[in-house]
Amino acid sequence: MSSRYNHKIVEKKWQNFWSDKKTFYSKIDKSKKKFYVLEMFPYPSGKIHMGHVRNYTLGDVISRYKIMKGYNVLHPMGWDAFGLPAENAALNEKRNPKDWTYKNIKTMKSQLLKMGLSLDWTKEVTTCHPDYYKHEQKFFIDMFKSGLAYKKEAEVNWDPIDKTVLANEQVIDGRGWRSGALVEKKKLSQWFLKISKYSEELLEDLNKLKDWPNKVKIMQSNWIGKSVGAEIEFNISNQNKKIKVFSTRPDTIFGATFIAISIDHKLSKELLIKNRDLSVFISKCEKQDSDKVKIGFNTGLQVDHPLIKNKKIPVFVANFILSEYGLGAVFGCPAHDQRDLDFAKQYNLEIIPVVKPHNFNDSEFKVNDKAYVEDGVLINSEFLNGLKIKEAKDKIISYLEKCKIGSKKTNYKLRDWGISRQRFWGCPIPIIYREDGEVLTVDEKDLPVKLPEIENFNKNSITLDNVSGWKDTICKNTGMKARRETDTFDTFFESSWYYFRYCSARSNKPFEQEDINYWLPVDQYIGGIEHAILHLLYSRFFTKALRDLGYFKINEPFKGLFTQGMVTHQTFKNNKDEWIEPNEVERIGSRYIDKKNNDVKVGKIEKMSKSKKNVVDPNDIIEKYGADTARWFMLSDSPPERDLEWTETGIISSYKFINKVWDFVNLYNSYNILEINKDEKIINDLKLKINQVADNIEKFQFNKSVAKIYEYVNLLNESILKKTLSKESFKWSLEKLSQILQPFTPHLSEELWEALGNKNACIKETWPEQNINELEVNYNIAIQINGKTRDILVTKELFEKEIVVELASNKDKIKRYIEDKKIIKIIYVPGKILNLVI
RNA sequence: GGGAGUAUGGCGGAACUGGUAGACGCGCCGGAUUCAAAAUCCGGUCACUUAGGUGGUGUGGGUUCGAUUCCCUCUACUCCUACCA
Repeated sequence: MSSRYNHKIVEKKWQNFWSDKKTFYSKIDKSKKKFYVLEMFPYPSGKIHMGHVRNYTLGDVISRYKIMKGYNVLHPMGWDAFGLPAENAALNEKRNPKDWTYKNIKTMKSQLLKMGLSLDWTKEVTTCHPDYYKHEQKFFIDMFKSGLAYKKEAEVNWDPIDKTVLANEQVIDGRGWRSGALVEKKKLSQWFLKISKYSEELLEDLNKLKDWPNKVKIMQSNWIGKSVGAEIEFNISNQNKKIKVFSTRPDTIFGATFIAISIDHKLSKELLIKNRDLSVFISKCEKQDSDKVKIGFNTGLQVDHPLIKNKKIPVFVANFILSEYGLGAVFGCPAHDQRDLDFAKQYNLEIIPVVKPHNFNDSEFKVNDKAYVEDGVLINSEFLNGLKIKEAKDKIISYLEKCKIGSKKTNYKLRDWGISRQRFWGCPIPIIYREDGEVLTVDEKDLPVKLPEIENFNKNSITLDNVSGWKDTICKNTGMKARRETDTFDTFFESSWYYFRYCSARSNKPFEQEDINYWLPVDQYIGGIEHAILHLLYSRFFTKALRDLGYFKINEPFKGLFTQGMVTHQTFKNNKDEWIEPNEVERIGSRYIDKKNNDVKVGKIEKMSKSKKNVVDPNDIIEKYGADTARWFMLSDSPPERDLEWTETGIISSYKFINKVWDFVNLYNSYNILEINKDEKIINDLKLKINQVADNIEKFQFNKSVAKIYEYVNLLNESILKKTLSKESFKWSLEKLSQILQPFTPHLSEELWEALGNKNACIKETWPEQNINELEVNYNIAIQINGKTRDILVTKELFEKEIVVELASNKDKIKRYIEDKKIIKIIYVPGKILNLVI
């Protein structure tokens, strides 16, 4: 046996072992409890980065731990393979995005294999493969037929030089990323999914997600943005027309002093025809969209206040009214809404307070620069006067309903999901437009609609639309000419159902009932917080939509969610204010210098990014120190949900730890203490640590598990130095160490396990849970005088109060404090503290 | 503007339900080993101190026998979101 630990040989050996023995291949086994652990699948951008390493290490700890706890674990991996970078690379390198993508997948897969992850690669899924995307084309057809998918006009970013639609990330400071042209807004007919139909369910079911971070649930809840209010009709004076508005504050209706409608409200469009000034105003609004200055256009129209006789209020078209929310029209109550107040002051509109704070007299209360939005009492509001806001709301709504001029109404911010992308490297939308104007879905037997295989990418943009010949087709039923839809799906479409596909990855059907019923939902999903809203909300929606289309009966896809922190690193700048890489920086004392001996500015600790040049390549780290070292470092110190700062000293100390553990083998081989009489205490203490490691894994606090393993190792080391451990117990301790290390540093674990003479793999062992009732626990009772700890009493049992007081009083130190003083009060918390108040 | 969160040694972080603040790791200091260095090993490491103690968890207050933990005030930072009526 080699006495030195060679991570390259050892890690390769066990990776081959797991692969040869198919250790992590999963099959349905109804005799076991299942556990589905999943990390968010990667986009194959080229090579893995530290964020991936952290993500997959966290998942692997859970996976291996659950395996050892006897669960039947599913832990798959795949590729989110459609997307813009492949198109960019295609243009830059003049090659097919498919080749580029598959090349990256190959590279990244080999890197993942080197991490020693417990993945089931037989379930690998690649979303750009027709065998994957044909199923989502079918989903889309079902959605179309059931009315969940529909077409409507929507704005896109248009590059007038490259004559292409740009994704948001291709617009930099309002200009096209390649051409530099000013980007224009253009309206196109595009596909949408009716996620808004599920607003209430998506909101309501958040309550069921007990194992999700609160933060994420709050973010989704805000995004869905439910608000309850009323719709109210205003008659336009002297006309037989109405304007309907939505308000969450119908209680302030008596303070309404104007009506504001959006620039593309139906009424605005009507007025526009005859009013040139209005059209000038509207085009002005369209240009300065991000501007927060509120401007309005007085239409000259007035409406009758529905509750105050003979009161007329003006109608404005205003830039701050959203056309997509509510009814695109509001009544303005300047006294109780800051936006309305800003607007009213600018156009000299009336400000009538209708709610006053509780501690004011009616006549004293005035609104000046700040709208009053707190709770209070209604004033100037006829029959609402004296009521609190909540009461006034209820009363006014029932009044409006009685008079048939309004009704209670719930609104949601959540808007339908626009899934059309005018791109090339995405899943084609299976629709054809026949020459007579009919919109038809592609026949199921003709799926998949495959992407064209083209080699020539010498243009400035690639989209399906400009691939010659691809879109021309015929309607098979009629023989009429037809044109294919050239939009592709948003790539969130693929990631909305991949976790279902994993469990039936090679099936001809999208998934098998039996697999879904057994494996879903995902028990533990792990990924970055950046997906808190879109990906996770779309996936939840997709699950509910597929359920309603009859695919299965699952309501929620992810039972448990964990959002990990980022991997960060120190940044550096040289004397020309350029970012420089950490490996070009040297530290001498408190000074940092570059290779030319110039001073280097130490910047903030930031997320690793190429632009700031503070990236550490996992490949280099694994090569140099090994996967176990990288994994151990990822798990040490930083709690998984917080940011982790990558440091050179940190990785080195992890490396030292790996080697230190291995050195125990050498120590063991030359160890010759045979007597076992001094063992009991140390074994007892080690057993306590083993359980603490598991407790912390269960709580997702791996940094604390790591600390407990250090304590285990320190205890072991100490007793070996003191020779209080027998050889037999030494062996036992190392075997247990192998087992508790398995989730964290699996290669080291197996190597150590084997070196101790074991034939079967350590991953096949049961987690060494200790029966806590058989373990001896020492109680350290803090003896306090007036709440200050003065001494520690160590006992082996939980004694009665009287006994502890007696034991404590006999201690010299305590005696000195008590002396002749009288003990007024005794507080005893069994096993923890004894407080004597004198 | 709205929402969420964080604050503990030189650093990352522990501290259960209100019960010994600083576990564990890094760094630093001292020592052993070595021709020497690296590596390794051992010991120390919150501050002050009259060596008995005293102070100490962003600020100021409160509740309590006892507060990093609960309540109120203020400050700083981070993230999300943004004219959502």
